[in-house]
Amino acid sequence: MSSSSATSRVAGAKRSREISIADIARVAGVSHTTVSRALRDSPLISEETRKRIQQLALEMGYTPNAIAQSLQTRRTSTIGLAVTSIADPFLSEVVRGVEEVARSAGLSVFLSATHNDPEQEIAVIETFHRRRVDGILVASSRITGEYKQRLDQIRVPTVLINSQAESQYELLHWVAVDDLLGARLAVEHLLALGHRAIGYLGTHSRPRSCRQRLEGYQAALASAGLVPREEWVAIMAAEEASPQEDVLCGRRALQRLLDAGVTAVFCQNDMMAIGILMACYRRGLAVPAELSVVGFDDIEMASYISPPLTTVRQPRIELGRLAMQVLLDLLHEQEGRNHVLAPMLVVRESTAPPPAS
Amino acid sequence: MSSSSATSRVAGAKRSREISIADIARVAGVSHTTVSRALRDSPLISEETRKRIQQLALEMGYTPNAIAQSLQTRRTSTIGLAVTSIADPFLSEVVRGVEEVARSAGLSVFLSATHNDPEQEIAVIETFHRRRVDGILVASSRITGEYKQRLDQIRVPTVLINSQAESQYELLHWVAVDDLLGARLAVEHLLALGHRAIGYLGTHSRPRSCRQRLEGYQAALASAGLVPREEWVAIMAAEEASPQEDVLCGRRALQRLLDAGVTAVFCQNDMMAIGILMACYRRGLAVPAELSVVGFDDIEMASYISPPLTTVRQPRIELGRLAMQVLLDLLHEQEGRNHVLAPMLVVRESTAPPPAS
DNA sequence: ACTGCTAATGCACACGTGTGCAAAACCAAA
DNA sequence: TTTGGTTTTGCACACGTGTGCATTAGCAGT
Repeated sequence: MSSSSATSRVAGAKRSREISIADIARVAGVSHTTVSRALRDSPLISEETRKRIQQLALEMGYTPNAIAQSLQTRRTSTIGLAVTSIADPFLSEVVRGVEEVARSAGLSVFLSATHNDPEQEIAVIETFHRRRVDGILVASSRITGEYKQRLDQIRVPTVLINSQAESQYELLHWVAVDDLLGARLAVEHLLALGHRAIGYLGTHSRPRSCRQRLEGYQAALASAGLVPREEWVAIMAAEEASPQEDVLCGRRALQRLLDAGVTAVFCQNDMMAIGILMACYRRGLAVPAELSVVGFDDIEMASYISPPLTTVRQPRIELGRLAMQVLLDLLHEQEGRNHVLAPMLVVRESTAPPPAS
Repeated sequence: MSSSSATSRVAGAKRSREISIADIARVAGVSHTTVSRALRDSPLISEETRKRIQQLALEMGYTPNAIAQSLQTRRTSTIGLAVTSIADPFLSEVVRGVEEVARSAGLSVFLSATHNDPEQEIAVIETFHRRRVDGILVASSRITGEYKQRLDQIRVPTVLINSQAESQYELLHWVAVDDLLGARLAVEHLLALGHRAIGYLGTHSRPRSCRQRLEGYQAALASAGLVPREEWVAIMAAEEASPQEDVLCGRRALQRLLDAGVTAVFCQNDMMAIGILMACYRRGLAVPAELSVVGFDDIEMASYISPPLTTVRQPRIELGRLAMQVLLDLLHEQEGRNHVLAPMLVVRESTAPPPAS
């Protein structure tokens, strides 16, 4: 990529100090105390001086220093949000929900990526703590029990969203989607269409939802009196939990699943399903005529591709909003409630009865 | 959506004060000054005490208070990033690039959405300023000339990414893709395929890139000795600049463009192109056999849909990285360089020669 | 022991804001 | 005018950290 460039003028004079309440006080001929109170609409200040000071502050272009306020009040009105991947169609909706609620509550959001690496996750949380955020949200956390003790030590209200850690810990709060139910819905849909040889495609990059969805898959088959053959289940090795990686896993897994003789595949997420679809397209396999595919998440893309993907919808924005709401409760010293959200089956065009054969 | 919930134990005892360097000083029997210096590896401190203090800090679980440091040093090591939409496949890649570079430079990122609303954009920037961020990045800014003066007054280094504001302002820095060139590449590709009646589909929600890409479109046609008919150009009314909105615009625009008799459409972005593709699918119009479609941006989705979309690639992550890099330069008192990045044509399967008719 | 020098430490203030408490100003009633 | 009460204001400290400057400790040389 070529890049032309143009030099612009050097940044102006050395940045002069911002004006403070002390400056306003000097001009108004009062103490900084009075200014502070006037700006905060304290009843201790007479109507007249308050008006005068507020007007003056406006004219002088005063912007309160949130840093100084934070130091004094010991509240930063700030939260930290850690996600495994920022450019992820699922997580970015969660982020959106969080930011929406946070902002309307007057909180600013620090965003940081962990790349699905526990060490980076810890580093990010430590940075949040150093900045004295009022609360922390972690999406797809891979936090270990031992670090949870540290989290307990620093005593920052924390809410996990769809945690991927296996160990539970009563001190942490969480919001999650019912993976087991979601998987059952998907598999029961395939069963109802007449499929009997149904495959499951998962990824090690998100171990907990992988396991739970697998259990839901097994439970649904068991309810129908079926026992899944071992080769119907493909769990792919993966690290970074990125969309690209998931698509790749999907593409690579198709052959193995076809060899196992399945007529339908339930995927741990939509991106893996899209990988399957792409691989089908390459080898000229018709979906859903020759193979049915079900995803999980219901990202926007699922309805735009062809065939539009049958999938299990997670309430993505709601997940973010709710997690932030729980955090707000915690910040207001209320007890936190953990939530399990119900997913929902969205039938589109990637599923059909199995081929007659 | 149903939601079951479980009450978890109330948050522990009232949050006790965090330990400070004063606490460490008390335990170590030295002044807080010595502790501060020891932790900062000041040469004024003897090797022995430094080791002792650092060890002690570790044992006591000390985490420096970034707020207090910021107040003292007048640097927060923090930047603000304002985007029109968080859950946007193009912008989320930009955000990713920004966060990546910021984090490796030890800066934390405040993320906020403006919903393509100038007033919200200003509110977000004022909040950033209140928090005394060291710098500000704005993607797809719609900032007006009058507010730029305010930006000048508060003197926070600012870099715009693909600014949508028409008024230039020499004090602001920016990074952008060459819209004109991108449009030319797209249209020249269609011309080379033999198309003569080529439509342009734009949106008012991003006025500047709309205009520039339109100009590129016109220039390319002009070079081929063609003059676009007025009805070949469809500029849709839109407000929020969200992906959903763009898709809708695309779906709604198809009929009009077909009536105008075009054999190919160049779209202002990929989501609009996807809207066109969906509308084609609904009415059974074959792409690219009966209509060629070119997008702009090259979001991930473009390669996953069918037919895979021919489009103009913007270096999305690079745009974010570079903007952050420019901001870093400004923070280090170096002069900022503005950058124009070159886009690149990516030919996939949504374009073909026009039908023989 | 004294001097002079260097290394190590601490005092005191600064950053900008919020607030308890004392002081001042004001006002009404006696 | 004095008293008592209310309203309004300001002093002084706190929040946690960094740093200039003075001070002290340590040490070698005479």
